[in-house]
Amino acid sequence: MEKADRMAHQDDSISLLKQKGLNPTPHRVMVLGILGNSPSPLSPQEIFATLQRFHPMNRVTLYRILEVLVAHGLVERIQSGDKAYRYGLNAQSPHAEHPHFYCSHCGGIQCVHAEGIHVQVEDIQKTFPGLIQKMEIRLDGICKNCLRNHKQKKTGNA
Amino acid sequence: MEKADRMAHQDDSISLLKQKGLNPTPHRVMVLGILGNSPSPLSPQEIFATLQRFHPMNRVTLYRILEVLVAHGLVERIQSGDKAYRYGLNAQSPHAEHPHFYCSHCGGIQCVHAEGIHVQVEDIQKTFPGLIQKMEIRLDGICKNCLRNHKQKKTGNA
DNA sequence: ACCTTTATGCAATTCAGTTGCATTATGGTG
DNA sequence: CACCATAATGCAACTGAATTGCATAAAGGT
Ligand SMILES: [Mn+2]
Ligand SMILES: [Mn+2]
Ligand SMILES: [Zn+2]
Ligand SMILES: [Zn+2]
Repeated sequence: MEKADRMAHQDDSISLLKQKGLNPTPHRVMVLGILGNSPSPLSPQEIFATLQRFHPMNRVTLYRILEVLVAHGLVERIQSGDKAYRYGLNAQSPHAEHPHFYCSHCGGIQCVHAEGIHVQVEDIQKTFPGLIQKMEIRLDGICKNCLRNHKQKKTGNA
Repeated sequence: MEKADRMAHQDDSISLLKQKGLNPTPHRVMVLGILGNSPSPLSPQEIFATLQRFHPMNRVTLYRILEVLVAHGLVERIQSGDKAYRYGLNAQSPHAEHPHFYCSHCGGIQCVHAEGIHVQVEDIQKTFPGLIQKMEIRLDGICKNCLRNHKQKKTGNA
């Protein structure tokens, strides 16, 4: 991401934060900007690495910012196939939920927008005695890139 | 679980292990027995606590046993809403997959067998460029018990 | 300016899980 | 049985992600 692009999105992040009554500190704006600019959810590590390039920040501060963003519904935290959470901009509209694909080879995450998934949480709620607040669907496997690399190795290509 | 009950299921565990060509060691039999006797997936901590009562075992050994059971398809490892995995007997029949409910208050896990969920992984696979090997659906919320306890507190009951 | 609240930094800690290596069982062979 | 190879277990140390406690700095209101 170029600096100009980041600047272009900066105002969006600021107004998002203000909407939620959150102080739009430079750190928060940066984190929100990085998430808003990514096509797929990111791990704290990935966010931290990006930050280091142009806006160094303490590790703990990042965790705390993510925490507050999630608490205020700006950011969604999902679980991947490994031990690190992934964070992405929250799709505002309810029911815009979608599955995420986790590549067990490279650890990458991808959003999956597909037909073939119809989950009526309301129907489940009718018979389930607890209170359902959220749903997560995760697909595990090998991503396109890793599949290709694997094939290359087999056929002896460098 | 009473000792007699455990004995009753011991043979099942042994034959399961043998079917997979695994040495039915006492430790493995115990772990498989505990999982087979639980209505819902358990965390390594929970399994370990149960083990301690009548069959002490090193922590690492438990992890390694779970690993080998998962690798051979006897046990399923799922992710919960927290940072510990949960392990349960694998439902042999394909497509017997079902969602799991995670209570964010007590950390308990429940299997959810419900209509209202129709996920055609095959359909997704048609358009998704990677290889999909597994799917996990998790519902997060507050379980029946925690809801009740919460209400009791509000109404001032001891 | 003064004080209170909020945000950030830093060090230490927790927690689940993993790794390396020593030790103990198990199993097969002659 | 003695011998050796392999598999299983135990123990200690380590890792990686996240959290906690407390100190410092910034922001905001009066
Ligand atoms: Mn997504
Ligand atoms: Mn289940
Ligand atoms: Zn991959
Ligand atoms: Zn609960």
